[in-house]
Amino acid sequence: MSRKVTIHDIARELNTTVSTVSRALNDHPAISTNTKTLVRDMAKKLNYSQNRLASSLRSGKTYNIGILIPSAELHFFGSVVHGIEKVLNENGYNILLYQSGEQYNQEVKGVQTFLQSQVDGIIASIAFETKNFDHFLEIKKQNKPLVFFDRSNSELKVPSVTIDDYKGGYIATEHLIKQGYRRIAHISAKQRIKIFEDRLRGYKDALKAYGIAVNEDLIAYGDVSLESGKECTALLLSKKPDAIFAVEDFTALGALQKLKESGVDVPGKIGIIGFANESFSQYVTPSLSTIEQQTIKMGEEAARLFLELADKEKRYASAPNTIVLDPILLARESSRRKKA
Amino acid sequence: MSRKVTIHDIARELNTTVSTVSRALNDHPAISTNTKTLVRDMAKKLNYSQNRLASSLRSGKTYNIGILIPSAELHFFGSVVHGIEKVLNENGYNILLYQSGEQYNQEVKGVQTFLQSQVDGIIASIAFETKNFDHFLEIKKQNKPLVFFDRSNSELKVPSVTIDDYKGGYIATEHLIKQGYRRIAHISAKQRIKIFEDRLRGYKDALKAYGIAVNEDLIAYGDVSLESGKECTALLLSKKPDAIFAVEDFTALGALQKLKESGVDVPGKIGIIGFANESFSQYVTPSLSTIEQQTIKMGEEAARLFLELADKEKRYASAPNTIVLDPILLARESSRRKKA
DNA sequence: GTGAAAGCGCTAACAG
DNA sequence: CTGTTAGCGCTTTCAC
Repeated sequence: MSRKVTIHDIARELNTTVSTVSRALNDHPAISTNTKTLVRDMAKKLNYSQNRLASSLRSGKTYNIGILIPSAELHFFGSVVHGIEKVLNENGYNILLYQSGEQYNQEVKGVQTFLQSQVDGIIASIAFETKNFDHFLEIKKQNKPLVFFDRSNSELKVPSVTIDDYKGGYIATEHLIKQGYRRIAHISAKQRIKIFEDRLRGYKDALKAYGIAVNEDLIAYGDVSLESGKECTALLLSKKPDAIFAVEDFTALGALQKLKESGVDVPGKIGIIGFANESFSQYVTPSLSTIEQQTIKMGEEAARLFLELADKEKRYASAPNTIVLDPILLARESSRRKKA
Repeated sequence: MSRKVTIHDIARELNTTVSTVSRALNDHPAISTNTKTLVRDMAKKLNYSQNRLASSLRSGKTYNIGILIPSAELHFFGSVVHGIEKVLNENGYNILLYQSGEQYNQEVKGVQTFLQSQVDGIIASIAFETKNFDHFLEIKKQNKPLVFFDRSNSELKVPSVTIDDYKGGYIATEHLIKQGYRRIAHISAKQRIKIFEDRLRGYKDALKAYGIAVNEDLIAYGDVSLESGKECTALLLSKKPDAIFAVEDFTALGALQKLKESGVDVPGKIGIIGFANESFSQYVTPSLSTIEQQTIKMGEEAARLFLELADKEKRYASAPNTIVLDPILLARESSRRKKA
């Protein structure tokens, strides 16, 4: 194996010094165009490739940024990562990826690894399990850009991009009301997670706003899964709901399947709406009404927040910039009531 | 901002030298247990965090490996990345992620970035657009581990993990035959991509194996999308097929929707099977029979191939280790013919 | 078992 | 416009 070619080699060939070569390669203004072309041609000729480790070690900038997600297996996160990478890449940054698997310990390890790798910033979505936030505070302490997406924590005063889950719950419920449904049930989540609680609040407030009393009997608490959707629906059936707003699409799908098994007409007898617009939602029968979360946009906005933060000197001095994306109602067949 | 604490700080506090500290931190055998605890305690006390750039620059190992995929937006790749990251992370490696967006130029840029970042290896899935493979050869030339998954190129003689698309096409078709279907159509892809061609070959061979003549009229060429599935199905309908094997699930879904619109009973009149087991496939009505590709396992195997390669001295001397995963038939409702 | 010293490949004052 | 010099923070011979 031939030794790696460095700027020293280029300098030697050209009878100049490494500083000139370095500057030429970095398009420094104080270098003559002639020297630049000379250096670049020689670099190409020698098949030179910069060692970013050395460059970063010296300059203090890596142009790497860490992305911490619960799991790449979930389409939601893959989609957000896609959006982030696209924007960041256009701005010369590269991505280090770490999965927490929803585990606190893994999340901490991820942050430490990123910090040791001297990333220029971190974009993260907090694991369900996480109750202690010292690892995130450490990032702030090092004055490195930190941005949260989807799962944030307002006490940390960190920029974030989330969607308005409250509004999502509200418009989902409102849509059902406008379709003429009145006994609207909600399948929520047992876990005390902010996004689920917000959707629940939105549900309740929409009912109130339209003069419908909130009936706790019509609220079931599942564990965010298709199976749980089926079980909760079975329980709810005795309460005679005429519509179900499920906390997310898998739960909604479970509800849909249970109703079909029970011979209940959807949306004629009971309407259904979910949340998240999973990839299957538009393809099931009847197609599932749901709330779109704008995942790619979320990623793009998170990346922009990062870039903004990276430019600022006093990063965490003022109140953090928090972007709240609007949820979008996708009214499909499962909640479209036939004209009475 | 307080200056970063380095091993010099630890050495000074302990009245020793950086070499001792470095060795202690790296659990070098020639350091007394006593010194090790002393050093570690001090490191903790000073809130020391290793600078991996410096370590890597000196040692020549980064423990970073580059993953190059077409797009994180596609669930297939997110899932494979999940499998890769899990295994690699357990072995002390971290992941740099790059998306080619199916574009040759981006792919080349990704490889260059990885190389500049001095990654310890690269795991990649080739972009559709790529016809020139010099960037991959450069990785081999630098004697760095390179592993392909799903989309490989046998001429490059690089270890890979793929699934047996030929066999997938074969068992899908065989399944339809065993269900009693005889005029089995196939919706293939216009693009001359190996995986699609393999599925087509499998289809043809299965027919022949069961004494059914291949009828080119029953083969349509679409562009791998739901819409295309609908169009091709509309065309095929005049040829009176009694079953359709679609090149992948979106196409199969298009076929399914078209048939439902046309009032054709599935699977009674026409059976359908797809390929890929997309997340929606089990949830559509009727549930879609398909071929499972074992995505997470693919990622795990790719990671293992990498680890294996990383251990070898003469990496590309012998024939590359190519793992071919078995496709798994998922016989669901869309191809289950009622007993005649 | 520990220390001294060199240097990985690059950037960035400071000079000139 | 170009050269000299001094490191970035760490690992790793080679001594002792």
